[in-house]
Amino acid sequence: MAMNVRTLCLGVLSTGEASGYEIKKDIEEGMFSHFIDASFGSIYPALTQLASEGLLTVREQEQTGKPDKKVYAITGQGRQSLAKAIAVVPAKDKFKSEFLFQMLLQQFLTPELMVVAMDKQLRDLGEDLARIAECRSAEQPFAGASFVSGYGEAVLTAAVKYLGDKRAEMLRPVAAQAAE
Amino acid sequence: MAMNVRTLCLGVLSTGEASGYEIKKDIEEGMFSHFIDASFGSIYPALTQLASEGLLTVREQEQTGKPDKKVYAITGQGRQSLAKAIAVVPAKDKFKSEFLFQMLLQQFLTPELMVVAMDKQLRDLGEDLARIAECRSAEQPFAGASFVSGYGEAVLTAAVKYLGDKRAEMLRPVAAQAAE
DNA sequence: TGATTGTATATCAAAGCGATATATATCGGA
DNA sequence: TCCGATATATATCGCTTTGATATACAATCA
Repeated sequence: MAMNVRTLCLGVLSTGEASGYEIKKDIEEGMFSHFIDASFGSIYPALTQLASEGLLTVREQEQTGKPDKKVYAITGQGRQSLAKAIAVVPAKDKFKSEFLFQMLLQQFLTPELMVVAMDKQLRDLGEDLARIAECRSAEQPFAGASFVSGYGEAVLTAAVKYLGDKRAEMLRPVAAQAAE
Repeated sequence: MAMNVRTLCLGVLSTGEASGYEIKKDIEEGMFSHFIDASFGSIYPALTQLASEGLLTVREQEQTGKPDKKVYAITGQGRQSLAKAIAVVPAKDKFKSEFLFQMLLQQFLTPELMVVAMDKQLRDLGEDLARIAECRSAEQPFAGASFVSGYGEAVLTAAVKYLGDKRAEMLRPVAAQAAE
């Protein structure tokens, strides 16, 4: 699939117009945040390019109390392009974890740092779960929102459970030792 | 954490010498495959750079029946550098999924393509689980191998269960309709 | 008044991916 | 026997993307 920032922008704009800044926020806080990333450095050039190709329209909008913004809207051609881009067998998921890298090479770590890393990971997982819950309670314009939320919750909950158990396991002998 | 290809190469080489080609295979098939990626295009330059900085040593090795190879080994300075690089609070996990992108935008997809995508995803998850099982049965030089394997299994198993259930849910009405 | 935060766009060096090129050797099939 | 496929091995390069930085305006708060 041509799953690049271009396709991502078309996907976000498929439910309504938005500026580059708003698209970034959507990707960070909304449904897309659970399985995708994109920075301003790729979003702004993508929007300019898509507009020049007729897949988007631009409209300069003045605002009071805020800087002006460029509002982008998807065109019929843009919808076609989006449909074509996602109508393929998806590529394999990509997962990158510094946390697991650390855990694998724990021989280079102090026990204290391991606990710090595990706590950080548990916090991150908790925040992700909270974000999904928030998305669930908000109105969702996407047909597959419930499916994606459920998938994320299943995976994150399993990770939290595993990590929580391991953390307790790791700290139990320490507590017993301290109680002597 | 300076978790780039440089650090990754140092990590792989921390348990023994290897060539660039072997490092790639390690990353693809071994423990690291569950949470990291790296291509030749980044590995070879990284190794050259690390060797020029004294973090690795190189040795040209002739082989019969195979092309010659450059065998890299970590130095004391390299070990120090690795320890320093991982002794920080890890960055947040990154997860990228074309599959979930498709599922979210299912309004642009045919039901047939959705089933194809789900089957592909289930196959991918199954392959990942099989790879972990393989790593488990092999001798592991890393202290945290069992922890990482367990984490991966917990997460992947949860994903398989969720997806399997959803797939059945989706196909049940179709089967009932066909039986009429 | 100055610092911080939020909204908004833009640019750029550095990192990394994915594809391609090159070379050697084995092995199975036509 | 020759051809194609596969495996081992290194290297390079265009393209995408990240992450940092710059710029600018308004609000808010100390």
